[in-house]
Amino acid sequence: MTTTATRTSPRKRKSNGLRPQIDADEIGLDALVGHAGYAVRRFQIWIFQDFIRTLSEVDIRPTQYSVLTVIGANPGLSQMAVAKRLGIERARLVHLLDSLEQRKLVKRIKSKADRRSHALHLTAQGETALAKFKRLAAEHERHVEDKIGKANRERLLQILAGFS
Amino acid sequence: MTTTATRTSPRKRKSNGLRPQIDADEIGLDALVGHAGYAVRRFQIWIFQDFIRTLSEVDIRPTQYSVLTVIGANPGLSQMAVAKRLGIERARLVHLLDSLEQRKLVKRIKSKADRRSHALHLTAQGETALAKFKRLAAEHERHVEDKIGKANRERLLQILAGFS
DNA sequence: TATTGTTATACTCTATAACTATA
DNA sequence: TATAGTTATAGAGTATAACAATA
Repeated sequence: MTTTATRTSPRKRKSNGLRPQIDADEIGLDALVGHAGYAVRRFQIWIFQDFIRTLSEVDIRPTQYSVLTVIGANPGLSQMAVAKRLGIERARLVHLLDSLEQRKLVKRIKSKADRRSHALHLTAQGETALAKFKRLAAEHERHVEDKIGKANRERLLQILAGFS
Repeated sequence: MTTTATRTSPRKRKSNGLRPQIDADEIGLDALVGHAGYAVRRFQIWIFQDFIRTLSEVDIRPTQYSVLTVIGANPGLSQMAVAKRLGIERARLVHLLDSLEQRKLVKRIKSKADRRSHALHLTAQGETALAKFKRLAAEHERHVEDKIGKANRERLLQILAGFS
């Protein structure tokens, strides 16, 4: 156990005199490098930031996009069904839908079969909007390709297919 | 545009009579399937939950582990340096360190070179504790291997190496 | 003037619990 | 009694802004 670390340290140009004053790129991550979770978290943050930036003109965030997409592909679903499918808390989905309903993208229709539940549908406006969101999301996806490479992106999707 | 979706739908045993009442596994994800971000997010949630569960006996969460690991490998770092390296807001790091300092794992030492900044060190107790955390984190990492396979985990680390 | 650590505020997200109206 | 949707609360986590001490 030494007191000064940074294993490979090239000991760069020092600004003042004594003590570390290490630049960010000189700092070793140690055990973190071997953890899939760390890399995955950093990557996920990058992806979400790019998604938000790419869809900023339409003000749609990843979770909102996932809700719209699932409702679009499965009209008539209940809130519980959407929440379960996407791993969102049903309490949280209420607020997400409030916002999407205010924006006239989604409507809640009282189910006749079970009067406790709502059947979720896109509005006509929601359908056309979603088509645009999908085009922008595809653009975001190309940014991912540019970042890690086309082949790597596909390998990644294969490896993680079980988690969708 | 049909009103009932779920493309491949095997049309399972229905409970009552009319309308969807679709099971979670019958719900199609549509465009989401092609998005790396969606798979990565779901995987990251799974990883963090397993990490938290595996380290629950020592009550250490992923971010706390990353802070301890970086300080352990680079004693004397300032808070700014740690925050930058890990991509944590410096305001947030303050609270993280407050908690780790209360638990006697970390100490802040006033720097003589720059009296604005604190040099961060593990306590003796922090050193031994971190060794245990690392053993548990390695156990968690084996859970990841069990989940996606040893080769896939390594491929993943290679693909995402640039994000550490 | 700029930077370090700090405090504070706001908004997102997760995790619960409890309430209501139905079933 | 159980479930769907709702409301409310508490804790992480992210994003800012502002302040004091120091550079």
